[in-house]
Amino acid sequence: MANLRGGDLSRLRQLNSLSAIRELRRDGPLTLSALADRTGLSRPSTKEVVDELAELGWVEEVPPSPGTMGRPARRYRFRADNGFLAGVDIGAHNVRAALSDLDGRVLAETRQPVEPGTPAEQRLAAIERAVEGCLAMSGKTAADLWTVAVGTTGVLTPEGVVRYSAGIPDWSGFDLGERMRAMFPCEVLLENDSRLAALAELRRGVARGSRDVVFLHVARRMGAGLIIDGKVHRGHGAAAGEIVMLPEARWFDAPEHLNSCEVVPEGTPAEDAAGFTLAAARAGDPVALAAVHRYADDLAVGTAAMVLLLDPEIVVLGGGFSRSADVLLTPLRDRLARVCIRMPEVRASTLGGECVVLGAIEYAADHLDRQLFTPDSGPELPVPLPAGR
Amino acid sequence: MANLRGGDLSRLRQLNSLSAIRELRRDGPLTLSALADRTGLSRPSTKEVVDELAELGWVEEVPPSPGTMGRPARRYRFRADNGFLAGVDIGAHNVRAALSDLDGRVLAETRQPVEPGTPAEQRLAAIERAVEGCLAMSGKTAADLWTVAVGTTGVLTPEGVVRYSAGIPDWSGFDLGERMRAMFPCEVLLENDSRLAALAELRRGVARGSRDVVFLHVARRMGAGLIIDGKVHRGHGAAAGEIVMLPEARWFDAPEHLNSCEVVPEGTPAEDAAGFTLAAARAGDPVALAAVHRYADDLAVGTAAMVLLLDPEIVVLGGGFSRSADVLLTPLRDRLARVCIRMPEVRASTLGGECVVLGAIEYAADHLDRQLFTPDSGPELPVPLPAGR
DNA sequence: TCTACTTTCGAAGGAGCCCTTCATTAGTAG
DNA sequence: CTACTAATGAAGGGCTCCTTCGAAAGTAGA
Repeated sequence: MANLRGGDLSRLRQLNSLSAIRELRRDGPLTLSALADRTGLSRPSTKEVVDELAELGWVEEVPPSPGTMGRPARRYRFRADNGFLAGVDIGAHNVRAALSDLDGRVLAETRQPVEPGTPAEQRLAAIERAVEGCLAMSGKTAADLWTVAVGTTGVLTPEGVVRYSAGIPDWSGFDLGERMRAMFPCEVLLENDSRLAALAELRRGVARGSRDVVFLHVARRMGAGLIIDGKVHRGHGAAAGEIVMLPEARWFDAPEHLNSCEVVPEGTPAEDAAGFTLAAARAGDPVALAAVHRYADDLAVGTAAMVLLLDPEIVVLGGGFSRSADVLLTPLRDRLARVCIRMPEVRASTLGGECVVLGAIEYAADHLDRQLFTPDSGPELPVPLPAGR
Repeated sequence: MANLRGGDLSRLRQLNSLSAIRELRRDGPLTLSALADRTGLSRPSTKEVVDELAELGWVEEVPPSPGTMGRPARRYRFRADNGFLAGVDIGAHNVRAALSDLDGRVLAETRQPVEPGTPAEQRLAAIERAVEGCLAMSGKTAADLWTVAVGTTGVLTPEGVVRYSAGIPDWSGFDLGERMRAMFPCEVLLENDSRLAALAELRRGVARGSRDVVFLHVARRMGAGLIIDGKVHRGHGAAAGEIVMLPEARWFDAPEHLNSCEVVPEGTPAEDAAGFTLAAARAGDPVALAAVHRYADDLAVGTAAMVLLLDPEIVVLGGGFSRSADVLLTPLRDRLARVCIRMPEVRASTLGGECVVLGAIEYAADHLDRQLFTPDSGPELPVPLPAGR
């Protein structure tokens, strides 16, 4: 509503140009006629728009597709390789990065192992290595980056300072935003990792096509990310989704049921304990099953709070434990069905460990979209192409 | 983003016409020059747009304002009296209605007392009387209505069937949507009452200017309404906000602390009991204060779940008990501060009993806005004026 | 190889919308 | 009554889009 303004004729041209860009981005190379159909413009006008976009570098002609009737149509594509996006996932045990083109097609991925106790400065170095690795693998440089989106465990302030992090001890109070902006010569976006994972599920995972999604990050630490009305919900202080902090929601201590189960062998490292319990439950061990059910009981309380409040279409079970979704989903569904007014779909994530990185890429791509398609802010269409080209 | 499309020149005119309508609606009568400034158009173009709108009946010339320098400027206003909106609040004890013009200015309000046990058919008759009363008071007829927005206690399906209602026994399963559409010869919108109250607070109450709002309906029955990103959040099945159904959130039985306090005189009707406790607490009675604190304890649990999940700017305390906000706000704030990561503002509603009706009016006005300002749906600008005129 | 058919291309002519400019008009101030 | 102010209304011009048409560049079939 607010982005609806009239203006002079150049504005109409701008709208039509953006319309053309959007269609070309969405559906790959298109002929002029196809593009004219989609934009609603006449063919001659479409031609003019495309010529202008080609001159600006946004669009490029590709060879006509052979084997069609009639005179071969010229085809055009969006130059998604004009710039590149990076996604970063700062976890307690891994730092991951991915590089994509402007359409979000992933070109490279890297992983740098770290420890929860790794000092912040070394963690920063790992971030830089992870991104540099992606750039090197793809033959790009930092100058080719348009946007870097960073996801991290913990709660951030809107400005990008780590407000609180249970998973990384010396992360709290760290001004991640400042350091990331110093590290990359382009725009930097910061978000909570669960929210980015939720976005990844919305765009590339099991939540595709939904408007309202609850994403459960189910692992040694619990978290949640919300998609509301198709958008990541941050909250006014960027602290949304932290139901784990409410004792009555029974999330904080829930993983203990799995960690302290007696099927876990003596001397198992803390991070592996839950895996034993889940594996034993899958094999039918009654003690392990009981622990898993106690876990599901607690998981369901906080989840039910979210479902009752938001009435989402789908609840996505993600995070490390989602590999054991087969033993978790049924008890979780049972318990939710008891209290929920309208039972949502409950499904396990299929994206795996790259979830957050993919979400970061999507987040960066969204940012570009917003810049392009929000008329009253961001770059006007004759946008100066970044230095890299 | 989706409502951003180019098109031919008439589309530009449409955008500029809508822009003019919006400015005229927002800021009352405007001169041509003032309107040109706001829309960004030149004066001659603005004139043409306004002439067209005047011909269609959307806009009307008013006498120039005297006492200005220079040649007097012609002034125009949006004809908000082209059509009318009605808001209805179906409660357990009252049916309220209000009538407003297209700008949401309230012209008349009525109230019809009912009982929780009033049969559905009689409740419907009360609704009709309430609306007819408003129309009669304003000298209008049902044909003048463009939109009726109805708020009711209970959970609705997206189609308008009452899914569940704790406050009105025979309301469950009732096809309210069908009956309302049969009653009024115009568009009918249905919503939950707490959500409409939240909208009223957002537009006319203490939550003005916020993007994310949690509205607490605090009365003999508890409810909640959420505003997310400036919009009423319904959820996929129109069942959002029903945290009261979760036992762990401790909302369902919370009012019992106030009802069963020993300061309540014997034989007090159930609906008045809590009032005694709250009054006694305000007077300093220690027993009543203890009951109020137990109540606040429970209220805070469900509220904290909402605040942690959504991180709103403001929590609005509304509903019948909000008259006693002076004894409730402080304990509620204290308890929230203990668990919340970022403490929101917590304030009492100031709108009183008309809250839901006003929210319904706003909801109907929003609907009109959406129709007008969403280019790809709703009436194109040369909209046929309704039969009434 | 040639012809018929299909589809696109490119140019020309025309209409709609907006802009700027400027002389004119209708008030107020002194 | 005159000077000043600000809006009015008409004229002329530019940009963007549309429709229409003959020409062009392929495929399919004889």
